[in-house]
Amino acid sequence: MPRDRSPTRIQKRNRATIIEAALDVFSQHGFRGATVDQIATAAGLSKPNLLYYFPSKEAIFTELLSELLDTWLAPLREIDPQGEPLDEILAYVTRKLQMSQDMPRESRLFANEIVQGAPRMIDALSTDLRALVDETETIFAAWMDAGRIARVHPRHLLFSIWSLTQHYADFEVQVQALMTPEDPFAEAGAFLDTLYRRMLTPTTSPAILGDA
Amino acid sequence: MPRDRSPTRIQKRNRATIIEAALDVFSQHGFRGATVDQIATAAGLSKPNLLYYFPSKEAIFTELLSELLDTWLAPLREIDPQGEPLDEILAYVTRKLQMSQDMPRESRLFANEIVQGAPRMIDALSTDLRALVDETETIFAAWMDAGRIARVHPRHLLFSIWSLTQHYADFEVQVQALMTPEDPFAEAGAFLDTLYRRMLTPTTSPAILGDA
DNA sequence: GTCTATACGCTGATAGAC
DNA sequence: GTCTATCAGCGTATAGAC
Repeated sequence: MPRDRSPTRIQKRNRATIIEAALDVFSQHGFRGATVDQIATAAGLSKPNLLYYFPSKEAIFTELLSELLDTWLAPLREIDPQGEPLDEILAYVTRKLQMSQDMPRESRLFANEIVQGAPRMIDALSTDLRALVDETETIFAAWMDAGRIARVHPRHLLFSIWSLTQHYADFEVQVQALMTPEDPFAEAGAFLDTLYRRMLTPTTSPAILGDA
Repeated sequence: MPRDRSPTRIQKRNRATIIEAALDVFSQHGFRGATVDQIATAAGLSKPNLLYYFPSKEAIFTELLSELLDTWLAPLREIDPQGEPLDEILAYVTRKLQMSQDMPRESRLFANEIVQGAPRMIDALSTDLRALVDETETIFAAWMDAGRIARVHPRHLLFSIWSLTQHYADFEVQVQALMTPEDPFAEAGAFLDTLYRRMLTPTTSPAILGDA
């Protein structure tokens, strides 16, 4: 294994190629459904050659997951507690929908893993993601307490954003099968914007009352 | 194969047992990830004995899918075009959420299949489900035209209901990992009721104006 | 670093005794 | 109807030549 000093250019490039190919294959078939041969073929390598760069199928998957998790959760970290609440949430929804459009394979990779019980992610979920979600919930709750957005269960609000945006990537074939020529993502953007505006626009304004 | 005249009681019972076991295994691992041996063990049968009742793994899966699809889509058929629009939609949301709670394996079975490109379902999606969705869209659109619910993209409204309700079954491990002791389904019910009330309650009342 | 060859367990499916 | 035995093929992974 080329793990001594610093990896050469070729090593870096090959590892990156493999990871890219693995994303393709794992996101389409899940871990058990994917084969090393498929990944090797997609990467333009022979099977033994691929296993020269990664010790096992499991190792490829683990590496892939850990590389993607940060990227995947980045939009959540960008929510600014100091920003205008509705704008922040709508911007987050937009970013998430954009990711579904630009990175559907990543979305489906996580979807596959979680639907099947997340055996290789449950730790990350319970620690890293859990902490991030707790923070976000605090932000949402503070905005609601201040009356700047309408009150709903903050954690389920977050779940709803994930669910609604990732749906267009994870269930893409279904969406495509049920929509004639239209562009699902453009329509979804408008739909979700309306949805969250109507759900979150405060009906009364305790914040203004409090400020007065 | 016991397919001559009418199946005996034992045959019926065994086939039912196999289908039940197959639901367990397929919903957890997907088609490729599941093994005949796992299904046989779960059904309390030997592998050859299981293959006496079904000719192949593929046949079990196909049978399972076709048995479930009707059940799964039943709530959608229950929407009454003559009913009170908001009530009908809220009742549909409730039924779908209840199904996620009572039949999470069925939900995950479909989720697995669709995320992986629905190779064994794409026909049903494009024909049966497509027709049903077109009907439902017509109903929703009529309600909006009459001003009895607020206007949103009717097809995406339906997608949103599927997405939000099935999320609690399909991503159950994630939801569990991110919620301490609470009952997700009870909270989700209240959350979704609020969401759809706020999104769909008409702000102006063209229907009343029209009636006057 | 990359290849051919291969070990070897697992998987879907069948044969044939009972 | 159910079992044991078995097969061919696929799957992960390794050995060793180049």
